[in-house]
Amino acid sequence: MATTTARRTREERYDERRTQLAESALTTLGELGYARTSLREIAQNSEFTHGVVHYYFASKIELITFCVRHYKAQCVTRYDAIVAEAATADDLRASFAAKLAETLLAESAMHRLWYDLRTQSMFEADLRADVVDIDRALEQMIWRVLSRYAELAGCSPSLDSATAYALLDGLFEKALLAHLTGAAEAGEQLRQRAEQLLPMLIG
Amino acid sequence: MATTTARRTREERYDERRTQLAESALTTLGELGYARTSLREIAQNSEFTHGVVHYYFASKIELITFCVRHYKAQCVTRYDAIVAEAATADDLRASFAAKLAETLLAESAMHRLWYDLRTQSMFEADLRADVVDIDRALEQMIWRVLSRYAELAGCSPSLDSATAYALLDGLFEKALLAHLTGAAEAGEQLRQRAEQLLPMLIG
DNA sequence: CGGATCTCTGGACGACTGTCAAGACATTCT
DNA sequence: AGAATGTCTTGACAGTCGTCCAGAGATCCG
Repeated sequence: MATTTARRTREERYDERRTQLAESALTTLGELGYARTSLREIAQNSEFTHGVVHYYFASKIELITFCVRHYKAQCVTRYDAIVAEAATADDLRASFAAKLAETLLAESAMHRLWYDLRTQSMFEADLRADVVDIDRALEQMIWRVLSRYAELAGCSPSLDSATAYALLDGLFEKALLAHLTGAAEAGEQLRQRAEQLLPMLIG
Repeated sequence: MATTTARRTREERYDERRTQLAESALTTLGELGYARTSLREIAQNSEFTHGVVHYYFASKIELITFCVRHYKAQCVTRYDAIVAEAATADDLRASFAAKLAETLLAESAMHRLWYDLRTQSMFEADLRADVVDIDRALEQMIWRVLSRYAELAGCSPSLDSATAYALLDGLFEKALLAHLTGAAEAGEQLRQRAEQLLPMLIG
């Protein structure tokens, strides 16, 4: 039907605009952080004016939430190809550690935004549900890596998924801070430490 | 001399007021977080008016910096008594893990403020120097625990201090988020996980 | 075509921010 | 005592913020 097609196009354009705005907002958020990012700044770094934000999103918190969910989808599958392709335990360990270091350097703005949002959720209850949701997805992502790694090594993880994720996340956050402080060796150090840690998590 | 005495009293009162204001600010910061805390809010939660803040501190960032440094002094020696008193490795491990869980629950507001400031320093260069300074002090604090633990166990740490601190910090941050999300078991879980982790860090 | 609907603009609003300064009050010194 | 200095209050400032709205364009439909 013509009307259906037209309406679908409408809705599609509407959704497109939303994600377009969200991606624009994500880069701004990655640069300035959650607290210092204003809707006007987001609009200025996009091709729209500040008024249009409230046409596509009811409030700032809805925009942020949408952004965070959009960002989540990209993150969660980051290591799935590595898990699928690795032939040996050492292979998986090396490529995982390398990928970890790579994303640290290549997407540091997005990562610090994630840490920002997670920390803000400690103060702002509105953010908590989304943050916990993403955190759980990240934990499962790490768990897929670790359990496959243990499988390839012929044993099983020696820690639960929450603990394993917390340990690796601690390494990553520290490396990110070092990288942003200007430490050129942060990526390589993270790679080495991740390689060092992984064998300790199985047995 | 009278003048010396008087002036010393002046300076003392001046410093007293500064720390008084800083402690008042710290509780407000712990409740609202770095970004949402305004000078007027700080003043309102103290016995002063908002103008007096600029009498004792040149700017907001100077107040925050002073607060953070003041807070640091309390943190860094938290486990020193435990290190000094523990007779066996298992003793040290148990009391350290217990203390970790205790401070998680008792001072969660201060801890989330620390994570807030550390994350903000990823965006705001002004904070970076202080944050890195405190982070190093915390790392050394953990290192004192771990090296003594290894000594009592008759071996030595199997990781460098930065890595060991990053791992424990990862555990702690995750536990804090869980605790603030309402998980009643967060403290006990942290204790168990810390006890589980410590033996893996020596060998 | 003309009317209806969607999309977007630009300005306005009230609230809040850090900073500052003029003056009131208190304390100290000569 | 009075002068000088230290301490604090109050109000104002210029700016930014999220939100809202009247209306201009654009697009679609009959």
